[in-house]
Amino acid sequence: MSSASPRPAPAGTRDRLIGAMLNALRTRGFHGVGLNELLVDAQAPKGVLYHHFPGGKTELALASIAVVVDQTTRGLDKLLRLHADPVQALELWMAEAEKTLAGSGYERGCPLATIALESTSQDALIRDAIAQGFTAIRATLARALQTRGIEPARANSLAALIVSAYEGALIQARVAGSSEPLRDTSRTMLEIIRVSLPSPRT
Amino acid sequence: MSSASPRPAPAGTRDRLIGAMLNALRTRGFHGVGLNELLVDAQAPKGVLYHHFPGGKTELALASIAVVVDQTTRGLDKLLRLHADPVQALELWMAEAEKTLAGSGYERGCPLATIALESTSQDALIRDAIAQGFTAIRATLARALQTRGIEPARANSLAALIVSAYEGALIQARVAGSSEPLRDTSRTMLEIIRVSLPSPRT
Amino acid sequence: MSSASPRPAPAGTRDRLIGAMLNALRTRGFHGVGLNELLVDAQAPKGVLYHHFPGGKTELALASIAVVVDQTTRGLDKLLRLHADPVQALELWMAEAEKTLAGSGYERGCPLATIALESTSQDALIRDAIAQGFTAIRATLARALQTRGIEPARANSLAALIVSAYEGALIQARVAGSSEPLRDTSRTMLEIIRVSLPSPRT
Amino acid sequence: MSSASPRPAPAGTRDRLIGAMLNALRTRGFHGVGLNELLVDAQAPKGVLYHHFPGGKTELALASIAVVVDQTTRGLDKLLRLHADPVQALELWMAEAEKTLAGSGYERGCPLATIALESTSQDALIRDAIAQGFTAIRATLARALQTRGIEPARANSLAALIVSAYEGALIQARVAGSSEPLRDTSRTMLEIIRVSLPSPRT
DNA sequence: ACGGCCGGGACCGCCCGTTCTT
DNA sequence: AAGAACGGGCGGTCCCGGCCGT
Repeated sequence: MSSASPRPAPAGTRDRLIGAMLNALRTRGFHGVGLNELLVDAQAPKGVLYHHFPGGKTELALASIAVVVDQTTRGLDKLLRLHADPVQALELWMAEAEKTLAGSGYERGCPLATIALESTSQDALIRDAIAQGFTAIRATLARALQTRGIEPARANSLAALIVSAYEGALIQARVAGSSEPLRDTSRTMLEIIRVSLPSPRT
Repeated sequence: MSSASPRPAPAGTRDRLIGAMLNALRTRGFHGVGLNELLVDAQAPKGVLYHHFPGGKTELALASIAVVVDQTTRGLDKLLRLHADPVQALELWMAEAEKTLAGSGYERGCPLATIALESTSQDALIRDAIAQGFTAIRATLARALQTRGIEPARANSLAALIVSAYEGALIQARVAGSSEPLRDTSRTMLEIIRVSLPSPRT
Repeated sequence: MSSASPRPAPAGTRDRLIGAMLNALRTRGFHGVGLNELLVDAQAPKGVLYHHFPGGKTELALASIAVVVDQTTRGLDKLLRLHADPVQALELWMAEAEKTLAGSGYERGCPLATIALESTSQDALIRDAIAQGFTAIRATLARALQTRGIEPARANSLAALIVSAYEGALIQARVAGSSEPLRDTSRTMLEIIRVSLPSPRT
Repeated sequence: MSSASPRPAPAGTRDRLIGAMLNALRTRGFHGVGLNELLVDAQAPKGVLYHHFPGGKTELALASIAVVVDQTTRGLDKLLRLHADPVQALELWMAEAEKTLAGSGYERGCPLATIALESTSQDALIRDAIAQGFTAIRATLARALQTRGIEPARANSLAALIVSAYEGALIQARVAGSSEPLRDTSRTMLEIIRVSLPSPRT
């Protein structure tokens, strides 16, 4: 699935910086990480950051948000295309998140949620980027649900619930150092979503 | 006790510090706020912080977490006692959160979630405090659901889902600057929870 | 006077910082000196600067300007009081400046001129401080000239010329590494000022 | 020479860089301006600066000093040739400086004075260039005065005074945001110089 | 109990100069 | 000869914590 090693790519410096920022956002948050730390992680000197991201830390965060939103919507799309049953696709999605979280010693959560909670209305650029990101993810989910015969308004509401449960469950599991809250949330939500779906019969 | 003292309210200093920290956690996060800012906000001199909280910023955060967990569980308990229908109680609870969030210009979210996402496994004290806080809130919900005839395991799972949806919805609403994701989440979750409950009267 | 203090340093930290800034302004200019350099020179840690001068480097410069203006006007006043002939007093004043400059290897010029030329209209606080400083010095000179029977308007103009010649001569002497331009300027100016004064009335 | 070349004015790049540096020296000083700023101002890419000026910022400053000294001596020469009365020529010279200063909102002063005050004895190249510049300007003035029958030694001294008054007056006018100190200096100096000159014709 | 002051460390931003590819 | 990327180092600001004096 995911390729070989944790740091295989001699990918461009720019990408390494984004990777380091994403890792930071997942684990410590925007304000909790220093640029020096980031640069050591990305094996990049200081000047190069300012070259690729003239806006500094904030612009790097914006680029990182764009990347993770893209990854998430693509991943969801793929799962939903591969599985006729949307509930099954979502089950796999949540299981994947659990695997990532647990595999990192309950450190790597969702970067969007972290920066969302640290941002202020003054950080307009960041706020907008995250808001659009969540909107895009909800839209991806809603589109898939509509395909299965759910009416648009309800599909949107279900999408909001799914994203909420996903983010909230990650928070609880992270601090608990246990997958239980995440699994409980996932199972219960999907179970009661299933009964509210139109029967998949032809 | 509070007899004749030179300053009008010396006893409130500790509480004002906690209030300022909670406000900070709700809006900018633990690392996003400086101690000086906090002290100005609480109108307290520097020395007094280390008098009340020898552990510094961290200890103040711990005390703040304890306060907010206490407030939350008490609030939930009260609502669940006042309303025979737990779904109705939860509806009011979510509506209250929405009111607080919207009333503050979508700035004041949940302090627990924010510090949870900023903390690392190294911040053991904070992690434990938040983990216990979430556990206490889930327990409060589960207890109430059991009272309504739901079996323990399912009550626990439902509690996890409720907390997840609550936290996740607050995140989305905050960055969207709109109550819609919060209301969508709340309505949809409660709707499908209701059908999964045993009928209140035979 | 000042009682026994825990730190042996005779001058307060604040004063040492101002002294270091003045030395920097005299020799390298505002932008040419780093704060670290300043702090080493003043034997002060970094935090203490921000304590005494919350406005940072700029506020320290402002305080330094105030000090040097005060010193200059006091020095001029004293010389002009001690000598009945104002030209003689000015001669001593210029000689003193030459001595300071030459004694420092032609490094220590006038801090006011340096920061004046480096400041922009955006640095309103600094500009105002220097402008007021020059005005005060001109006023000191003009007052003394009026006392000797020169009419106010001419006294003001002469004061402007004296200050101009003083500053311009220091610049030339500094880069020349020689007192010649300074002495030439001083001698010629005072010579022709003398003939334009009313006869000191034998 | 400037035959068919791909870019419209490739030869002007060097001059634009010098112009940008001169503007910077006039307004903010050598250390107050960044290279990037300069390059944006001159609409030149980074590499071209080190092509034309391998010595970097310092060499660019040296070239700029040479240009401005050349302009100044030529301008003075021209004025002194056009006017039989040297005092009248100097009056026009000072009036021109006033016009430039006032016309720029009291921002554009003399680049020589600015970099002179920022330079240290370590900046030998710059110091020498400025020293030679001032010497050249004084020589231009002294030569003209000798032509009018003033003996060499006195001509040199008067030249030093004129340059001093010019530079010092510009400083005061700049920070005052007013031409008054400049006009006062100019008028008073020329007035008393005139009486000390030999009468042009008996 | 309070608060002025101290102490450096680390923050992010930006610097100037060079190298390497187009 | 144009310019993108690199390379660290220093810029000023502000941090959190604690030590003494009141």
